Amino acid sequence: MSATIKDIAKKVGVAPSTVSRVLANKSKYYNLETAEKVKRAAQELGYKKNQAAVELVKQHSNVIAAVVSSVKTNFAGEILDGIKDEASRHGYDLIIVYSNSADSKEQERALLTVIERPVLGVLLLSIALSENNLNLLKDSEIPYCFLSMGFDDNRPFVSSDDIEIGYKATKLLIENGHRNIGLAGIDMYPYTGRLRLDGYKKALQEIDVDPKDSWIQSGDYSYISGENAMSNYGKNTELTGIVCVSDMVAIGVLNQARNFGFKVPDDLSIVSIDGTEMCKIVQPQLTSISQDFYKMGIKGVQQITDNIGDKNQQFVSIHIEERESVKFIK
Amino acid sequence: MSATIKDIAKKVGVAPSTVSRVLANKSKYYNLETAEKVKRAAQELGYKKNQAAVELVKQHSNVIAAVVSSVKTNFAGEILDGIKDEASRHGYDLIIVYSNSADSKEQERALLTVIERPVLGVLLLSIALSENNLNLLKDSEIPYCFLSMGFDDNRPFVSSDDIEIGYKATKLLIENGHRNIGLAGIDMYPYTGRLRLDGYKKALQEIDVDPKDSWIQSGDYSYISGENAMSNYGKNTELTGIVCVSDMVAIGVLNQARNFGFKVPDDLSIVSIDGTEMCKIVQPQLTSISQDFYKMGIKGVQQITDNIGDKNQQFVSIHIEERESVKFIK
DNA sequence: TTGAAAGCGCTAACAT
DNA sequence: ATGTTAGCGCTTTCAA
Repeated sequence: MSATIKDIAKKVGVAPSTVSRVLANKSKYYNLETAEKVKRAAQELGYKKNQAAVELVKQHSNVIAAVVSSVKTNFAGEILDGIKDEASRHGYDLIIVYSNSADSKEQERALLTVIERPVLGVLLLSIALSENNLNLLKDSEIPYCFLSMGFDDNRPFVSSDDIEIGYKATKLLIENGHRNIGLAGIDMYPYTGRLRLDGYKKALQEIDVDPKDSWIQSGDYSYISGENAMSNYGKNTELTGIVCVSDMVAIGVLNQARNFGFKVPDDLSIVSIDGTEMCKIVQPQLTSISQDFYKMGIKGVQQITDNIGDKNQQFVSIHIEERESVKFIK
Repeated sequence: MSATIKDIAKKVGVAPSTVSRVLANKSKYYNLETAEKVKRAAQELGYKKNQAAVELVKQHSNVIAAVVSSVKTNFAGEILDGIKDEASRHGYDLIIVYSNSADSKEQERALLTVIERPVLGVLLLSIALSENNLNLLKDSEIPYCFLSMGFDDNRPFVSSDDIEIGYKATKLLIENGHRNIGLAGIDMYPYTGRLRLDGYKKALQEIDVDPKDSWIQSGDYSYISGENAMSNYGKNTELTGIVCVSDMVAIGVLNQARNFGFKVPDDLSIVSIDGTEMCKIVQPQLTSISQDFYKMGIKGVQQITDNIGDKNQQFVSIHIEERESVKFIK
């Protein structure tokens, strides 16, 4: 075992409490000479704080926990960057646990590995928590916040306004002359999906078009969902534009469209939702409704940290990035 | 504060140690009736283990720590999946910390947040540790292992054989009739890059071609490195095939080549290194030398876990995946 | 400015 | 099968 505070105390000839004060930098409470000696001794002995001991006595730590889903969400990185930056600005550490959204047992393990320690708070990155696991989290009395996911109950979250996303994406196509517009990859269970669908319908309603059922293809935000959606539309589709619920879905649609012999955007326009780097590495580059994932991370740590109290359901703004996948028609 | 073992003990009317035994499932050492009562009480009180206390007394935990670099390595997910699966097979938990490879101060924070707790071991996912931080890790006496990165000293690692990667990638092009072959995106500092370069040169040497300096374009495994490399080759390049050191580099090369008016693979062949999903979502799909990242994760936890002792530098096998970006010429 | 002492929640001998 | 006790490494009163 490595050196403890006692070893240092013995070596220097002071009490453990003095060492503790020095190492915790409680200046005013020690003089510089002893401090020097203590620090040197710590150095020499290769002292390393035992956080388990610290947390046990303090009953809290300065670590923030992030729970991410193991499904390949390519925006998780941006959120994490935001969390990390804001956390380190306040001197908090960040630990991440990895959970398969689908498996509630695995989800519980992930959750427990963080809430069994006195973490400052937990941030959930587009994780659909099971009923039980949500209760587990609530009962722990640790502050938490969902990121990139909204809810209709009173759970704290920071996300984009998904109605607005659906609306703006569709509207963008409409403004470019499109009327037969599909919605690809939406998943109906989470609130997010339903909201985007609402936005989509609202925009279409404004120009008096009533979307056929076949225009709305469900999926799970994955590449393959995109391919499937486009396959279902078929090579003779009446659609001239498609709203895709994620960048990966958009790429799936793009490739399958290409397999059908479509040229994008000449034969078919695509607008993607998310706006990650992926949009820029495909050809044509994808026009997108971009979310500010980085800021979600920042606001997330503020929320579990500041105890702002009431304003615990926040939206971050979205913006349109016009690239090359939308064409003006007619 | 939430309920402790003592609260349960009091409620049930037994000693704390009994509660501990029941909750730790040390069967044989308690009878079923008390066990029942204890468990029910724990349930009712919403008891949650305090891991800080457990770790303090046990001086070890069952958590494995993974350090990942915040640069967008798209294969980290696959390694993590391997780690997670193997870890949970043994009942270990996994926590991940996020570190910017470039900033040694940030790297230290990340490292400290895990080695200040009694973790089982730490896995470093393509992290170039600074001298100091490596010593920090060594001094902690916690088992560690580098993943997806080899070294010429005695550090434990599991990675692919990078000479073989460079060699096979180049050889594949040679077998398809190419002689003027570039190497794009290599970074010379880490051992990995030099090794791949060696493999590349070796393959070329076998057919008596001496690569010009301009054929070898350095970079940092990123998309932009790929674009730059191709820009430097120019639209009148003599190259007919290019080995790219990562999928992202390959995509950068692909897009820039397309900007020059090249058709891939008709005018230019590309072989990528890594073989992540990225290879399949671009058109044409990229032929790759694929690494078995998932297995690296598995072997990594075995290594820090088994104390296999000697065999602490392991390779996992690579394989060629022929897709659509290489054309037979002449 | 420093020391002594208590205690955080838990486990692991050792008794019984 | 269960209780008693000591102690993990640290922080924090309280006294000096």
